[in-house]
Amino acid sequence: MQLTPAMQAFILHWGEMGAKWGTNRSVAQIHALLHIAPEPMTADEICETLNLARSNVSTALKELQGWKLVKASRQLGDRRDHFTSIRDMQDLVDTVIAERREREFLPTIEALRDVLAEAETDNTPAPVRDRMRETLQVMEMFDGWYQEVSRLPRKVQMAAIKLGARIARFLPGSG
Amino acid sequence: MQLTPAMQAFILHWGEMGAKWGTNRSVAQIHALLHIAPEPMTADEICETLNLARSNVSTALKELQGWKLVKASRQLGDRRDHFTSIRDMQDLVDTVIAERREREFLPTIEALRDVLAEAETDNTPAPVRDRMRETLQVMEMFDGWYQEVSRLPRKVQMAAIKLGARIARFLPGSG
DNA sequence: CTGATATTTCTGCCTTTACAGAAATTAGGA
DNA sequence: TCCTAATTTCTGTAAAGGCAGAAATATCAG
Repeated sequence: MQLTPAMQAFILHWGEMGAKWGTNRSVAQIHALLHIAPEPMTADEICETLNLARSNVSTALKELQGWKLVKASRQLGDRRDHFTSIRDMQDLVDTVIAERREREFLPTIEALRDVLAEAETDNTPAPVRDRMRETLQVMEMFDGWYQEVSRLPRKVQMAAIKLGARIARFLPGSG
Repeated sequence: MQLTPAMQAFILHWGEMGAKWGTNRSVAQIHALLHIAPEPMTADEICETLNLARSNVSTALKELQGWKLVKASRQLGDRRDHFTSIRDMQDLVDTVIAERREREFLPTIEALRDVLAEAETDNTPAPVRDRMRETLQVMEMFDGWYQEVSRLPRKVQMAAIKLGARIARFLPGSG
């Protein structure tokens, strides 16, 4: 696959973003490439397009599949895997949020509950316990909100976003 | 400052979280400590509480101040800085979002606009251009929504969250 | 201005992470 | 079964990041 300068810039920038958000650069670059690629690509095509080692691409693709951002598919008469990224931007955002919640947010909430239980018995000062409890409560509040909003049909979500913005315009500022 | 086991667990976990989200471990640990500390702490107190090098603490505090998560204050008759974290959880969340938007999200949108402009002239395939444009549009949509919601008074935001959750409960699932 | 304390910047070591190439494994065709 | 292509796992090396201690700078009291 031939990369135009614009495509290169896109992939490079996406890679930097990824690095700032916890994934490594190659993973993010491969994701960027598949994100804009009109057709599924094989691992080898990705290799030569981005000048990455085959092994590296293999690992990255596995990670992307773990995040459910990329799927492998087969074509008749071809034994290679062909990889595609999620095509819909909304689905992409949803997936990232859902995955991060699952593997980072929920375990943190869980850990906080344990910490709080322990804090009852190890004479942690009361004000500290209170701060911890408040922290947990806010996280639980956000998670409850997320859980319910995520169940809504996509169209309702979009309508709510637009409505939210509209309401905001009519109210006095400062937030 | 004496750390109970619960406090240690809290700080350690917070540190790991931070590492997964792009800050380094020490920065996140210091933030966790200040987050639960009932009183402002000096750099030296932080040092010995967490067993970190003085220099390291200094750098981390500077970074935390850059993120506007921590403030330095002085006390009469004491020439040392005393550091406090944002005390309100909501403010904390707001600040993190606002800062990440400022230094990562907005620059990305900017870069995407440039990429799109370039894509017009360097014969990037039309489907690729379209994907890029869609990507930009979704990001702009979210940003617009954020900008307006963030202007709302805190109480209205909270009411909206609770309302959103309530509506969700009355609508059919899948989303 | 001098001395003492607080704080930041600089330097080098060490750990962690990323990656290319080699070896191993899996799957398909004859 | 054997051979070949595709893919993954293993291993050593290179690069990056984190951090302690040293040196430099700033701040204040006398």
